[in-house]
Amino acid sequence: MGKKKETITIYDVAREAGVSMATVSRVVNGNPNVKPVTRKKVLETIRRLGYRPNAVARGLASKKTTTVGVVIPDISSAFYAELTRGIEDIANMYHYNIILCNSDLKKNKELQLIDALLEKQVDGLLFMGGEVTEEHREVFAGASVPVVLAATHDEERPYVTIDQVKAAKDATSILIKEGNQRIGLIGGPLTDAIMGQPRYQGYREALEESGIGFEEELVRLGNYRYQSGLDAMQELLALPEPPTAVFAVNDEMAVGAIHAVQDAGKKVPEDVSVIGFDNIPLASQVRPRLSTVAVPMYDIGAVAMRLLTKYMNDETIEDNQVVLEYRIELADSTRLKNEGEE
Amino acid sequence: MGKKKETITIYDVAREAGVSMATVSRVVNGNPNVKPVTRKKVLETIRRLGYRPNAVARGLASKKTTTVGVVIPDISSAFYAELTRGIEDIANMYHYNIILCNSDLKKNKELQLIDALLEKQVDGLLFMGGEVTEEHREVFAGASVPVVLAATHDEERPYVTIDQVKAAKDATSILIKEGNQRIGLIGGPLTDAIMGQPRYQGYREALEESGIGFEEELVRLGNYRYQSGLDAMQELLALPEPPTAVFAVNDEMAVGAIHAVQDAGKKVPEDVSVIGFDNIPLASQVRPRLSTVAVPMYDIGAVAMRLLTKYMNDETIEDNQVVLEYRIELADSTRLKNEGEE
DNA sequence: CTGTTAGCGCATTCAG
DNA sequence: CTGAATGCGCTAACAG
Repeated sequence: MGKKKETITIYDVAREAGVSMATVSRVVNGNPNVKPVTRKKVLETIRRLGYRPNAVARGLASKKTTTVGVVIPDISSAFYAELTRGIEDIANMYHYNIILCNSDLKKNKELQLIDALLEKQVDGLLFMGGEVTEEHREVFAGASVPVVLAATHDEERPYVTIDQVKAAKDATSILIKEGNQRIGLIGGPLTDAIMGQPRYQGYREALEESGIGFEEELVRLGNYRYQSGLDAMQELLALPEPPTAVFAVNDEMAVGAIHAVQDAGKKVPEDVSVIGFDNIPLASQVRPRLSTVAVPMYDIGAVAMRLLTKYMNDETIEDNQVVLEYRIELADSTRLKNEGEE
Repeated sequence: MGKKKETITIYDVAREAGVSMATVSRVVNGNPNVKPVTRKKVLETIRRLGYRPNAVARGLASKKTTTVGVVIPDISSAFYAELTRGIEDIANMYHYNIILCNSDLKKNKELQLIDALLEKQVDGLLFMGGEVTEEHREVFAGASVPVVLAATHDEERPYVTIDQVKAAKDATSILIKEGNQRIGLIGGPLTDAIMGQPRYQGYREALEESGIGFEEELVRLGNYRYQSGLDAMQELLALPEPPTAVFAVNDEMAVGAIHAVQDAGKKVPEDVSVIGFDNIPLASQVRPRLSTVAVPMYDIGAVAMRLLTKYMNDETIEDNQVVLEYRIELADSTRLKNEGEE
């Protein structure tokens, strides 16, 4: 494996076919300015020699690599995996490949990855991640290729995302409409400007505007993982006056919360309603099925990638900061059903 | 966004620093044969000019791209997402980037993707997918770079995987040890030579060797998804003499099966034991927690990538066909506990 | 320790 | 419609 066949180049094809490199280049690139007869002849010797164009050489000569860089927090997360699928499908459709990098939300790693991607001369960059800091802005501004943010937001850049605050507010409102007076929050880190902060804010605004009011004691912060949701719920249940409903800012924690309730011998949604966020497959693979904010993960990726292709092809862009719609998906972990649509 | 700064090259740096291109190239590549003083001088003007090496040009000149191609069925599947994370982590550790492509298990798409990846001059290829056909073998053999299979198997190629048949047999044996006489199978397509077929075979062998015997009527085939597992289980429960235990060949279907049992008013594992396969996060995020075959997904990816780096660096390779160990993870969907370890 | 010289394989003017 | 010439930005001998 890995034998070094003598590499056969465009020059070899030209010689064998009795034409010039330029002509071979033309047929390879589908340039119409080639007489059908010679095209056929070239195509035939290409096949005969088993010629395979070298995209690196082409990239150097044409200054286009038909490759885009994708920086993502963690591909093993259901949320980002689905988003990435949307990206890759559209990329593939437009004949781009994606170089995928996991950042684990670490700023320095993000910065370093972006740099490496730019060195590789990607034609564009799709960035998903934590906060866009001043340093990010500098790197983006210094890039000579377009950068689009997905599931992230920064006024200086094109982006595709949803209205996190509003969605969190809507989710909380469902619980309010159910008549709950004590509504808990299982949040993410408030230092997380992308999800943690805005979803917390939406929760808080909903409670304050409803007159129920915000209570610090009903708030627990987790790390978005199942176990942390379970732990948080246990704490909330141990309160002198436990909540009768809980908004968990992502589905994994919400499911953890459901199980904590069940472990305590209580029922969801009869004793405690639970609503999640994201609508990853897990949401519909547990019992009771989880009510949640359905984020169009695939579409965020797909639309972001499509936007990026527009930049790369210098198409005219009508809207470069896209806020996608979400739905509130009411299943069996809340008492309210079939309403409260977006 | 996308302004074209005048690109600054190694030549500019050389001129500004008063040295030759070669020297600049040396410091950029960490070649020790440079006097510290000149190194410092070069480094300084690199910073001053904001020089960024062009990896495409480097790739053309050096015939190395430090990029590997990864062909995967579907990144949005929990199984492959985790596997990919293992790949990317090791790739990153060895300073490689990965170009990720989804094949949806379609042979023609796989072949086409492999070809595109080779055009891009990847230094190696990691292939995950369905069956390795004769056509695959030809393409792999024609590649001038190493190819490693992950979670797939073909005697002609290096690979990293687990023993699917044995694992399926072990899983089934658990159910036999529990004393079940009627043990159902929720399998994958038998045309799937990678998972569907061997897991079916393991199930069958276990039953036949135990003396219980194989019964066609206890077998249902799904498509690895939750709903198909649920449907399959409903059919099994409708049998005149329904099974008291079921082996589902992946976790999603197993969870679907659990819910079908519960929907029928029966309990898991009291009325029906269920064991799954893979051990994706879902397995421990449902109640009862799913007993399952714990496949080291991350490790398969990581080891495969490491093996690939060995090929790419011409390291000596002791073992190029690696069969990783799995565990049987007994949780709450089976009656047997804490035993049956690998 | 440093500079010179050739390409790497291809796209792209510019002629014809 | 086709060919010749040039260079993309860099690495890699080879000298010195």
